[in-house]
Amino acid sequence: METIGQILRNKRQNLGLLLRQVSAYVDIDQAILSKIERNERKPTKEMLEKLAEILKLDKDELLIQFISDKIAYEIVDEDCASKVLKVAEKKIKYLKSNPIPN
Amino acid sequence: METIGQILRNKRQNLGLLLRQVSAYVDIDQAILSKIERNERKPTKEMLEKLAEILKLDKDELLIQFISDKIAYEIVDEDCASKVLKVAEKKIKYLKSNPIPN
DNA sequence: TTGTTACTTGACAATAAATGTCAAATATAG
DNA sequence: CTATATTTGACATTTATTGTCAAGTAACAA
Repeated sequence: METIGQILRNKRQNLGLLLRQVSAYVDIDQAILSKIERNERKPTKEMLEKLAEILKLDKDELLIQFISDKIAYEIVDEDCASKVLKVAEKKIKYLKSNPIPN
Repeated sequence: METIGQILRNKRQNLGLLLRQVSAYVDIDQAILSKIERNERKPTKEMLEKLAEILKLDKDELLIQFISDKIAYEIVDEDCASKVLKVAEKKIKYLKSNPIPN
C-alpha cells in the first residue's frame, strides 16, 4: 500500500529525475515537492496534474490515490472508520441521484 | 437520507426544545446552532457530544453521521467517488494493521 | 396594528490552518 | 574536501474556520 508521496518519489527516481527538475516543471519550490513526497504537505489538484504529466502517471489514478489518502488519514483514528465509509457511500449515492438537494 | 443538520433539528423539535435552550446547554451562540442545523456550519466534536446528550441521540451514531457527511460532501463531485472510498478503505486497514507507518 | 417570540442572516473580528519562500543543515557521491 | 541533491525549519502571507453581535424576517397573539 503506497501513499501518494511514495508513488511520486518512486516514479520520479525510476525516471531518473531530480526534485529540482520536477518542481521546475510543476512550478513550485523544490522544498514543497520534497515535502509532498514525504507526505508532509498535500499537493493541489493543479500540482497533481502537472506531476502526472511529467512523471507519466495516470492522472485519474493519481487523483484517486490522492483523495483516498486524504480520507484515510482523516478517519483512520476513528474506531468507527469502516462504518463511516459505508454511510458515506450511501450518502454519495443519494446525493448523486438527487439533483440539487440543498 | 438525512444530513446532520436535519437529524439535529428534527430531534430538537420533536423534543419541543428551542434553539436558545439547546445552544445554552451546548454553550454556543444560538446563531451557530441555527447554522449547524441548516448545514451552514459544522459542529465540533465537543458540540456533537453535548448535542447528543441533550437531544438524547446516540453519540457514536451521531459522530458517524457527522464524519460521513463531511466525506460525502468532500468527494461527491468527483466522478471516481466510489473508487476513492474503496481505496480509502484499503488504506485504512493497512494503516491500522501497521503501527507507526510514517 | 403592535408586540412578542423564535429563528435567520450577514458583517465583522479573532483564531487557526494551509501555503509559499528562503536559507541553512544534512546527506550522498565523486 | 567538493559538489550536488535533498531535507528542515523559521518566517511571512494567504486562506479557512470560528465566535460574536446586532439587525432582519416570519408567525402568531393581543
